[in-house]
Amino acid sequence: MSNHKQNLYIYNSLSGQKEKFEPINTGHVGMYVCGPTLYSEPHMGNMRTFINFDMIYRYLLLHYKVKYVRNITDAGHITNSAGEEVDSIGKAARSEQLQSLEIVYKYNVKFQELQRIYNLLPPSIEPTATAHIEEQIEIIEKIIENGFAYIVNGSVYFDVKKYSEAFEYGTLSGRKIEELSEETRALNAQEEKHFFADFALWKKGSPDDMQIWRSPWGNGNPGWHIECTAMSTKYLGKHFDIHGGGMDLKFPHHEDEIAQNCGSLGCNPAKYWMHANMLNVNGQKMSKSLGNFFLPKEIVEGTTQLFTKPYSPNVIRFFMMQAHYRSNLDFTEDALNAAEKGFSRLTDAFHLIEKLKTSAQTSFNVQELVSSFYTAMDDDFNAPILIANIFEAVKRINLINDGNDTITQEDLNLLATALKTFLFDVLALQIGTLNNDSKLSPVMDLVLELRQEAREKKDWSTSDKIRDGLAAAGIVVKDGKEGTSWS
RNA sequence: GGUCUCGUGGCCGAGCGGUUAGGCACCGGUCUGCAAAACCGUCUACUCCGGUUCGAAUCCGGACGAGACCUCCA
Repeated sequence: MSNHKQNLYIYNSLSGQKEKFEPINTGHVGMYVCGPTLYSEPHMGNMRTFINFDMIYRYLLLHYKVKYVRNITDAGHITNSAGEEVDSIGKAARSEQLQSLEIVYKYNVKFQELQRIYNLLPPSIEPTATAHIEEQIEIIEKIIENGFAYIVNGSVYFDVKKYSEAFEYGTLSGRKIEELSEETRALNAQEEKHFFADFALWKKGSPDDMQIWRSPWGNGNPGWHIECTAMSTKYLGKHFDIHGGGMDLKFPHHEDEIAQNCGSLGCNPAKYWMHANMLNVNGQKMSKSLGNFFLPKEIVEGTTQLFTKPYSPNVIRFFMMQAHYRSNLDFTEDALNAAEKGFSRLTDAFHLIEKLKTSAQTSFNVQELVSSFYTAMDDDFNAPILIANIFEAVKRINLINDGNDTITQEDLNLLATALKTFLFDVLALQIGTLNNDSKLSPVMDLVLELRQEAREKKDWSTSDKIRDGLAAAGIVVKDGKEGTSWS
């Protein structure tokens, strides 16, 4: 852990302000983030949220012992646009002609693979909804006991009106129940509800349900929101430090989680609520319903129509980190290309570090530069500022290399360590070694030697032929002061 | 219709009352057989109209424009 003095401020969605971060238990942080629903392969927008919380997790890890819980939704009924309760996983299972469990397994394998590709740290625990039916039932029972839920025909609904007599509903999303539009309701299954804003805690099973569980109210399925309450309580307690998720989960999901937690355990589950912003493509939120999404694997493999070439996961991650987690980010080819070049400049400078000559004195303030990395991140995880400051270090490294700045061995160590910490441990960028394609390397050495011989004989047509031929094969020849390299 | 967020230079994107954000591109230079690459330097913007202030991209009001949520989505 870092000995940097922690002075972290976090934007709390609950208050709409940056607040000083003070963990409930000194030195420890409990964080819960809403994970994916495994009815399809996570798209790039999903990944942005997980990547952002991975960055947040990683920075917290520098200073605290962190328990990071991210659930996997493999069951649960949600309410669709027609006001019907729908089992999204069951629906996917039917359309793919698989069992629910097969669907969940299939997409979980893909999700785990994506986490590897994008270098996400595994959470401390990744609990699934289906493994916590008991706990969900217990929470529902408590809510009923407290008088905030009612049973209708084998289903259980949360009673928002009763609840708002004791607690305030809508504190997170800033919504007031009177203001919630009523027009779309009073349809189909809605008839069972006393009030349009009520939501299902338990839904009575139907004969075509693929997954079904026993409960005190008969066989059925849990509602969508209750799993998070059950699992966060089980692993982090009834009140923990950080609850995160995508902006779009704020309402109704997180709002209802708060209601469930208050309704059963008497308190808001989290001290700090954090919401990551959406990913835009062509100015619009990337989402399944709009069909303008691409898969995290497609962009890495270059198989999406939206982009003309593939981008490495590092470049994608670097690109994402250049925008603040609470801002929208528009994916465009130009922006991605700019990020790719910037990342390569960063990489080049990083490789220069070990070749740098040290001096008796340092010509700039290394301590200040290093602490600027922490200051940036302490301000609500401002990764774009961190990167800007890292580029200040890049410039210094290049200036030292050119002999226009000097650095002592001690300061160089300090800078190198800090860069490694932030580049590798926080931003999770993987910077490999140069020209590490061992098979190609000897071949390239030979080719470049031949070209060098031609150049010495001033046989420009041969040397240019080699250079152009390599360029056509996607290999760039770089003539530098200390010889020729390639990439 | 309701709630909310946002409008920054060619592009992406920070900042949120006074100081150069940063990256990419452009331009100039160093290097080079010529290029490319690399490095250095330069470029100085905040939708519009009012107001507050010694001072506003930053605060307040209005207009226009964009987006999110209100129904599943990270």
